[in-house]
Amino acid sequence: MIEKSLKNHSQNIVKTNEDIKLGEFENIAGLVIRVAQLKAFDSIHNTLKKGDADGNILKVGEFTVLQIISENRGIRQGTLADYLQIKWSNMSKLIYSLEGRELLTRYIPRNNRRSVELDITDKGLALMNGFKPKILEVEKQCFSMLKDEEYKTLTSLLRKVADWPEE
Amino acid sequence: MIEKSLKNHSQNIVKTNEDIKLGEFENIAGLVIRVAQLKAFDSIHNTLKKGDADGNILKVGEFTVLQIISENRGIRQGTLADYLQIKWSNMSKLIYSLEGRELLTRYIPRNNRRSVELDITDKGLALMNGFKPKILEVEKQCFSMLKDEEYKTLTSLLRKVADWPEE
DNA sequence: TTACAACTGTGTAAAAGGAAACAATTAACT
DNA sequence: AGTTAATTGTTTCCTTTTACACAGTTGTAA
Repeated sequence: MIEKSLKNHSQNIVKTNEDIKLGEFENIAGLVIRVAQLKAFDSIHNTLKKGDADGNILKVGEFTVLQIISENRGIRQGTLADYLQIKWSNMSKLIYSLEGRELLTRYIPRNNRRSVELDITDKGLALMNGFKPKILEVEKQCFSMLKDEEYKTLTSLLRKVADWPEE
Repeated sequence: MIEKSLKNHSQNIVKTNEDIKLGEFENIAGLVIRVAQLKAFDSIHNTLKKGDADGNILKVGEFTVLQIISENRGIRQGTLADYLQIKWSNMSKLIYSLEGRELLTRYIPRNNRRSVELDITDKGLALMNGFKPKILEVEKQCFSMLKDEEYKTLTSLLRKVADWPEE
């Protein structure tokens, strides 16, 4: 009785997609990019929502923000929002929550007191790093149907669409 | 005075993305696919929310559903939900709304009265077709930074991720 | 027949997201 | 200096989306 019944969850059963016609949208990236993204994020979301060993929880957006801050100490809030295509108003709320949990700090620099510079705390770093291997693992699974070369190509093309310069 | 001030909307101004480090996530598709999708859908969303000449409105999901039904007359509700990675419960509400606006019909076949087969109405077809050229136009713009060949490659790879068989 | 699985619907609460007004600071211009 | 404009982030309100638990109906198979 440990295993929960899958009753009423037939939608979760993996089945091969039927032959569905898309007409003029057969080769339209705008549609398929949405579905591909939902599919990938569903796995990542499921992984994150379980929390870590201590029951701490990080949402996908929160993990992402912390990860980027850890690589870009002092990044401005608005810059981060623009980069991730998040509205400033929503980024404010996200940052407020993370600050309240002492996962990051906000610093207002003297040379521009309108802006807010973000830095991750040790606590935030530890939490984020705890999830990192799991995320990387799930990521691998999500795109396991692609060959290494295809995966690299996909990432590269998506970076262009997202307007993220190649390193 | 006709032109509205852009004050407080600096986040809408297109600017080149700064050099942001992603660390181990530099080449991780899971992150960039999200941002790329948001970027593309923002344009599509802006186009659709203006409505057509008569002020009729179609949301992105609604357009998509109508478009696919038009190409797959009689498709089942659950099949459509699975294909688009939408929960059945939410698809119910979406379909309910479209039915109320007489854009599609629900038909319960005699041989399986649990299922619901969908068909688009003339009204739905007309509305959807009215938006179609706009969508295709915006789509073109969204991915205009890609060469034709790159675009085809991207679509093909995304179809694999979404588990949509190639035609 | 009985039990279980498949398919869809409902209702509700939570989360996410957008719009717009607002405030504070800085830059730009006359 | 004084006015205006642009930048940066916050707050509030509202809509949309999503998840989840549950119910109802029909099909299937023991």
